[in-house]
Amino acid sequence: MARTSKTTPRSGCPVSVSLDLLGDRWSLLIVRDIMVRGYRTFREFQHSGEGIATNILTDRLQKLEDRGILKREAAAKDGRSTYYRLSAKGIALAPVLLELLIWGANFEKTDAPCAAIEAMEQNRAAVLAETYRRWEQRDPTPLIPPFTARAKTKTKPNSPKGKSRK
Amino acid sequence: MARTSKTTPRSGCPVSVSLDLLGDRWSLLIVRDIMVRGYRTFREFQHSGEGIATNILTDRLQKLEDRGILKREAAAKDGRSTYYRLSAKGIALAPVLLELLIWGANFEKTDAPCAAIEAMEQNRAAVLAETYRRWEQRDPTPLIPPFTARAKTKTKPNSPKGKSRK
DNA sequence: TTGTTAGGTTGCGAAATGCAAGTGACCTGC
DNA sequence: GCAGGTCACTTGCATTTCGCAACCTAACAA
Repeated sequence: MARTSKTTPRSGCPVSVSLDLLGDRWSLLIVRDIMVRGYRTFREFQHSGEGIATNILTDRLQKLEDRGILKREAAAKDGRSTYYRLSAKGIALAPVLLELLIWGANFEKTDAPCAAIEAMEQNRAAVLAETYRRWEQRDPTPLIPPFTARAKTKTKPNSPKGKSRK
Repeated sequence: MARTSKTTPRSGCPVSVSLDLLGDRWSLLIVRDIMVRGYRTFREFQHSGEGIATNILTDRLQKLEDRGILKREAAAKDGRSTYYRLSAKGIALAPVLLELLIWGANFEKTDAPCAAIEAMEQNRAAVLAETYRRWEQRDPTPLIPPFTARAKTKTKPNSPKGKSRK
């Protein structure tokens, strides 16, 4: 249903076009899960802590694939599993997500440790560089642990390696 | 209706929190209209070219105000008019909108002239500085003319003044 | 006074969403 | 080789939201 997106043309403004693709409460969260947390499977998205319904998840994964933001590939080991991976177009959303994260952390109550946010804000280029590196090398270790699990792995939440090539 | 937002708590991730506030197809477009085009009134948003319905527009303006992203002030001259203005929290969305604009222009077909986008991409800090200046000084001249009106004012769409204070 | 403009409300059908339950292909243990 | 679990969906259904048009009221304008 609604698989072939409505493609409401609206205007040709790039912001408007971007919001046609990503303007809902779930799409960018899925991109975040892949990009930042290293999630790859349906199950991981489903249990990522936000409580997305499975039919919505199916729909969003399909739409994101249709729009060229992510690709699916068969898992090597388990015939049931599908791995979702960002395309170049998908990883290019990293700056958008980073700014959204910084804004949310600065103006709303979140579980993000202030120090980590400030480190990111001071070092945007390094965070992005590390994100791209992880994507290129298919490094699945989480860039940032889920903020909800604040009791654990709080020792060293982030602090980008200072290889700033701004 | 639904004025007091549902406040689905979901997770404490800043991205998730941001999307709870802005994750729909209209909210950020209104912010864009104010920030970039210098729109201030209900009527201007209504006719901004995207075709938002008046009930949705009313709802989004109310929610954006409730969430502290914009403020309303009475127009001096016309007792009927209300001016909507961004708060500090609202203008802080400038980097998010800029990245969204750049992403959309790079990966989707839009009406944005490539040269202007490239200029912005090369000069993010200057674009943001100019945006903040306009906000502080209540300068209502459009930063960028609407991309739909490409036939007109195409002479000098942008090109940020090079006062880059990166 | 009559008409017009600005900023909304209201009603209603269509679409999207949330939730629970079910399905079938695939793996694992015995 | 079969019971049972896992994975990625599908389906049904109630609720919510959206889109569209019409209507409304206060503030101007003549």
